[in-house]
Amino acid sequence: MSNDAIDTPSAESQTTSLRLYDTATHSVTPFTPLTPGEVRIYVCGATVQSSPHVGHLRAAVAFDVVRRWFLKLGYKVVFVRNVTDIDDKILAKAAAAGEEWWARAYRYEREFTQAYDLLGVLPPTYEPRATGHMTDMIDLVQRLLDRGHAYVIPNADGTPSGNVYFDVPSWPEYGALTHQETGTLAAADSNDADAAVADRMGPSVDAAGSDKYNTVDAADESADKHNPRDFALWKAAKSTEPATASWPAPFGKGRPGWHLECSAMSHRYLGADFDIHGGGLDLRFPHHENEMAQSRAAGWGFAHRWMHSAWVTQSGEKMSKSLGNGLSVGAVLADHSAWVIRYALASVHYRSMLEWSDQTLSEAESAFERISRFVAAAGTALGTQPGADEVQGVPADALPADFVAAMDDDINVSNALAAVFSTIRHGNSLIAEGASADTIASALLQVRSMLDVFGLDPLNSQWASATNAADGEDSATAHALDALVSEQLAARAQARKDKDFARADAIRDALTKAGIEIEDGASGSTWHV
RNA sequence: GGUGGGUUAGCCAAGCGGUUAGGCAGCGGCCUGCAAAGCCGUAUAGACGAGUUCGACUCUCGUACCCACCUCCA
Repeated sequence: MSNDAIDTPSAESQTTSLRLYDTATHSVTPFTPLTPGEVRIYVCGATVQSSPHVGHLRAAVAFDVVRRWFLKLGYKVVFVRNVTDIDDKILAKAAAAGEEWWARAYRYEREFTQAYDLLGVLPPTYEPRATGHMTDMIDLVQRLLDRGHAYVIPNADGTPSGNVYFDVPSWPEYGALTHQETGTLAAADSNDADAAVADRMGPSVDAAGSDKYNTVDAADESADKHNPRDFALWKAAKSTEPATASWPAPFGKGRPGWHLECSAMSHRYLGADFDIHGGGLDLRFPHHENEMAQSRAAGWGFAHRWMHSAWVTQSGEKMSKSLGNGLSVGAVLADHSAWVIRYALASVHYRSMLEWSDQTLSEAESAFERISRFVAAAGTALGTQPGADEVQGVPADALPADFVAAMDDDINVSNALAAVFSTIRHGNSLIAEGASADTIASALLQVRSMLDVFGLDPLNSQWASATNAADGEDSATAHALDALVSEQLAARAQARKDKDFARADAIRDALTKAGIEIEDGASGSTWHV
C-alpha cells in the first residue's frame, strides 16, 4: 500500500485508498471528496412517530463508524442528519392519541437523541427539522414548477388546491438510483401508456392504471395525477387535520411531501453537490429515488454517492414497526450494556443483514470480556492508561496496516476486528513475557485507538457516564466494595502463602458466588464484577 | 410481474483462482498449588449440478432454497 500517492501535498495525512460501495452503481469505487480534505454527508434520520428500536440504532451506528473512519483519515466531516417531524403517520398517531402532533414528534425526537447518545453516536454537525425549513421546501417546489418538472392540481374554480406533484415523465433520468426504470420512452410511444406502465409496475398499479398506493387523498378526489409514478411534493391542507400542520404557499396552503424535505435540507446545509447520502436500505425506493429526481430536476448535482445500511432481523425477519417485532432500545439496554449493544451492531458489515439474538449479544459480551481484560492488564502492567485525546489523536498511519486496509475496503469491519484481536493477542504475549513498557504501551494505544474508530474504546468516558447516570451512588458503592474485596484478597494471598489452599479456595468460591471474579497474576490478584 | 441481495465448518463471519481470516464453543499443551485469565497448537467448511482451468469456496452457466424493495419503515 505504497504506490497510491497521487501527487498529494507532502504533508497530507489522509490516504487516497479509501473505497466505498455506491448503491447507484452497485460497485465499490475509490472515494474522492468533492473538496479535498473534506467530506459532506447527509443521512436520513428518523420519522419521529414512536420510540426508537434496535434497527434504527443500527443505521445510526453504521454511519457513525463511517464518519469516525473519515475523521481518523484526517478529513473534516460535515455530517447532517435530519429529523422528519411532520408526516402523515405522526399526524394520524397524534390524533389517535389525542395529543398535539408537534408535542408527539418532539417527545420521540428526544428519545432518539437519548438513544444515540447512550450508544456513543456522535452528534451530527447539524440536525435540521423538517418543520424548520418550510421556506426552503416551498422554494424548491416553486423551482420545480418553474422548470416544468411539477404541476399543481387546480380546484374546480381554477385556484391552486395545494396539491403539487412531481412530473416523473418530464425527468428521463428517473430510476438512476434503483434502476427501476419503467420505460419512459416506450410508454410515450405506446398508444396505451397507462396500461404499459401498469404492466411494468406490477401490483402497485391496477389494470386500469391507477396507483393504489400513491393516490391523491380521498378528500381531493376531483384532482388526479398525470402519471401513476408522479409523487406528492406538497400536500393540500385538509379540514380533518390540525391548522398547525399546514403552511401558506403560492400553490396553496399545505405541508411538504415526505421526499421533498431531505432535498431541501441537504441543499441548505451541504449545497447543490455533496459527497455521500446515506440511509437505511428501505429508503432506496421510493424515497431516495424521488429525492434524487427532484433535486437533480431542480438543477442540483445532489449526492455523488449513495450508501445504505442493511437490516436487523429476528428469526430471519426484518425488524420493523409494521411487523411489530421491533425491540425497543430501553428493553435491550435493561439487559445489556450500551457498549455490548454497540459492539453487536457495529461488528457486522453495514451492508449485511444482522441477526439479532441472544447469541449475538452473548458473543458481544465475550468480545467485551476479551477486549477489556487486555486493556486492563496492559494498564496494570504500565501503571497508566493513555488519555482519551491521546487515543483519538493516533492517526490512521500509526494503526496496523491490516486494520487500515480493511477499513479502507468499504469499511470491512470483520477484517478490521481481526486486526484488533490480533493486536490484542500480541499485546497479551508482550505482557506475559514482561516485554518493555514501550512495546506494551504501543499495543495498548493501537488497540484502544482502533476500537475508538468503532466508537468502542472501553475506557471512553462515554460508557462510564452512562452507567453512573443510572446509579448516582455508583462510585461510593464501588469504593466500599473495593475495600471489602481487597481485604478478602489479602486474606487469600496469605492463605496461599501458607499453603492453606483449602482456605484460599474457600475465599475464592465465596467471591465467585457473589459474582466477583478474580484473576491471579504475577504481581498479585485482581478482581472484577 | 419488476429490481436487488444471499446460501462458508457446531454457531457468527471475512478475504482469496493454488499459501493461517477472526471471534464464540471444542480438543491437546504451556502457565497455575488447583482453577480462571493468558499464550501455543489443532479438528470440523464452502447449497446443488455442469463448465472454464494444471488447479475453484473463489470465474461462467444452470438449479434449488432464503431474504429484501417495488405501500409507511433504519
